[in-house]
Amino acid sequence: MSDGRTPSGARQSTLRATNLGLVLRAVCADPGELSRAGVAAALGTTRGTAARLVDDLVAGGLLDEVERGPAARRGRPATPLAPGSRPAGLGMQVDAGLVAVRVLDLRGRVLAERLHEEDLRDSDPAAALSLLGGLAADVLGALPAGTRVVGAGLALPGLVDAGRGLLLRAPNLRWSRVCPAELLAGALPADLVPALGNEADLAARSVAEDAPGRPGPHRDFVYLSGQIGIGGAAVLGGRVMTGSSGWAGEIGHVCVDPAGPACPCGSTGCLERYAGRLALLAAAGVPADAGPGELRTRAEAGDPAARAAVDGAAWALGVALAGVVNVLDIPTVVLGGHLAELTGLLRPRLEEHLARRVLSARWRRPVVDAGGAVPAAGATGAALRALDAVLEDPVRWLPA
Amino acid sequence: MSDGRTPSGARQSTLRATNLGLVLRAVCADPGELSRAGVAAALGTTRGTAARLVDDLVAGGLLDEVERGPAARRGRPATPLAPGSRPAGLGMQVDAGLVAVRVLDLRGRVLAERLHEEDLRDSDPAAALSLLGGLAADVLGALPAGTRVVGAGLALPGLVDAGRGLLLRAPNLRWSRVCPAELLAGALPADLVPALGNEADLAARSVAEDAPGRPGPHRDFVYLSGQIGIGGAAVLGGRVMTGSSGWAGEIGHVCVDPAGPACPCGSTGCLERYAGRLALLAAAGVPADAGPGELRTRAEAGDPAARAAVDGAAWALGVALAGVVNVLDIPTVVLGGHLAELTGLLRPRLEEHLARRVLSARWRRPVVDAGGAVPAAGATGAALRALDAVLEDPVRWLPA
DNA sequence: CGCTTTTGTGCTGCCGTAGAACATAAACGA
DNA sequence: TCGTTTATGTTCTACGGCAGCACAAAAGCG
Repeated sequence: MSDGRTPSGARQSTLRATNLGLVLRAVCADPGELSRAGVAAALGTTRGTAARLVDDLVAGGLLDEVERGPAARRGRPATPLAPGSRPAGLGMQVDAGLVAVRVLDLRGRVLAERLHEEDLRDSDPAAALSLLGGLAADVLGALPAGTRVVGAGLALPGLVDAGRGLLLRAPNLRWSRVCPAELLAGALPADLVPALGNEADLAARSVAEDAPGRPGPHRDFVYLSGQIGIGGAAVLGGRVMTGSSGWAGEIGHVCVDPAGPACPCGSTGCLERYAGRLALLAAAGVPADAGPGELRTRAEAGDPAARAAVDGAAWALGVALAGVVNVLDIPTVVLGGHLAELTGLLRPRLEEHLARRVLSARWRRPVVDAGGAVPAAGATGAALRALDAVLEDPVRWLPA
Repeated sequence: MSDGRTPSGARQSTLRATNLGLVLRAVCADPGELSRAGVAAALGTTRGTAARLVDDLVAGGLLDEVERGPAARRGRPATPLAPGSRPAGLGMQVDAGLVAVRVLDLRGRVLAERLHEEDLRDSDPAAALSLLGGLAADVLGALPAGTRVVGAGLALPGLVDAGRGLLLRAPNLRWSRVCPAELLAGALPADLVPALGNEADLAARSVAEDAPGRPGPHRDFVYLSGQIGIGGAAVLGGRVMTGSSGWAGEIGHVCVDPAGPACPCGSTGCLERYAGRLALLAAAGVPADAGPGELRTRAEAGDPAARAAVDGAAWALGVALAGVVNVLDIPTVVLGGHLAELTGLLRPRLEEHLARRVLSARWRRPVVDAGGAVPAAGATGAALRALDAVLEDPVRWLPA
């Protein structure tokens, strides 16, 4: 989504808004580590100015003064600051095998969550979203008193039109043109309309940020979300690249072999046909309901079919990811979903393929890493994105 | 290049710098169309404030007051503003068949240029850069009096380390680890150290912007630069995506068919082997020195070999670009270099392939377009990038 | 010729940050 | 024990920048 807004002139209030945002971000990046003086040092302002900004944010509940530990240094002890504990974001996710709701606060702590596993392939959207709405209502009721939910997000495994609030198409759910906000109406407060997002984009975001404004282990990486299909996202400088309509990251349908098997998407030889969960398990001769854990066990035990399936997937991933890295120059790959569990097995071959096929590998060797093992990463990402509203415009959340 | 700079607090002077930049950009985007009052309207400030900002920029030579045409409307006639005519950027390019130098001013006008065609494959870097230096000295000497060259850029067909000023490798020139600044020393003034950039990135930039700050025909597009190999770049919101090391856009080495022919890069079935200039001409049976014009003539005349070669290239481009569009969600492709000339022939098949292989094609059909026919587009892009310094920090160029 | 309309230019007031002086709260050392 | 040192937090004044308003200037219109 390229922002085509007309730039507006900066005024005094813009200055203040900018600095409030910088202070908030600085504290979020290092919770509990910065005092008013520390903020002043981080921003290069005087202590007087920093103190005034901090005071406003504390008064509005966006920052908290926390208890200080034993004084270590000499002078007057500092008052440590942390992100406020009242603002919270509601993250939701519907996937082929899972419905999840999770609430995060500004410090990235999980205030409440509900996960529900169920096979939703070929399901009725109304029923699934009604289930989700029930979980969400439960979770909202269980929040600590004083919590202020600033926004909501919903992660969906398909093409989303965020502007109009439509899920255009989710192949694995077999849903088309669904409007979740309508089907959720009643379960959520009227002012809490969930922003839709792609599951892989949001899961990638939960890797890029440990908590709102706090950078995760990687800043630049290509994320692969192995659910039933293969979703993906590219993250550069901590920002998920969404493309011009928000449909970026469809790595699962990059062509690995034009002479390969047909894909329901209309193309041939898509990566998903080689490394998707179902394709992978089928190739290994593992029953579909056994899961990647069983595949891993067999491969580590030396089962030839399992090893061949893993090698085939590594090859296909190598071809597709080499293309992505050649185009994007982001030589770090993070594997999520079912692929995360197989990282150890996939890595050697995959890194070898990448080293051979990536033009710049000689100067910077591509690296493959496993993502975290959080169950519904999309829900976490959706909650993080809801909390963006606070970091991007703190003034909106301060009392007039 | 992800910018990891620590954000610094905003002060009053930041406000002014921001607004000076906005005024300058507004005028650059609509040269000759805005007056002081128009600027005020565009930025949403008062006329008083806008006038003060404009006065400073005019005094510093970054804006000019131009003659007004016949008064059409009622009230007091406005004083039209245009980007200053004194600041200029020096753009240079070395390619396998060409050395070019071009100077652009803030309005995007060519103040002077020198092009020199010569086969530089397998050439000596020192000799080629000495040639370039000679042309650059000529051009700088031919500039109108009062011109102020604010920066220089050099477009190179290979992997560049812009930070250290090194060309790491240019396959078609067969150059490795070349430091152009050293080899150019003496030809340019000591304070004019050229910033290195990839040829395709800079050529793409010349498509994205007609003049500094003036958006071109497309804001979001994938650019393909057909020289001897195939370079590429992705542009989103008018900004060229450079990746984490500046090596993004190597579309020529995306794998089209893993079982395809070996490529000197170490991979197999690279796009370049199908749609690169040499591969294309060879497949069509056209002599290498005849060029794509001859190929086009033959294909339009119905020559079967020529048509087959074009169709093969369209197929390969379709496979590679579908992957790129799936990953980036930028469904506009602009063809440059030798491919630009063949756009009419390639488009039908290519768009067909893209429609079939791009997942979101149903909601937004990918489109193929021809880039402009400017000879050394990389040099233009390099000059535009040199002029960025002015748009990004106008204060630096104003008298204290 | 006077009225209307739009542009450009002064002036004052408000706001936010810089800078410096001062108050505060701890550890350190004799 | 008590002054010294050191760092934090607060308060006050000064300065720079924009908003808002009034006014001058330069055209067209009736």
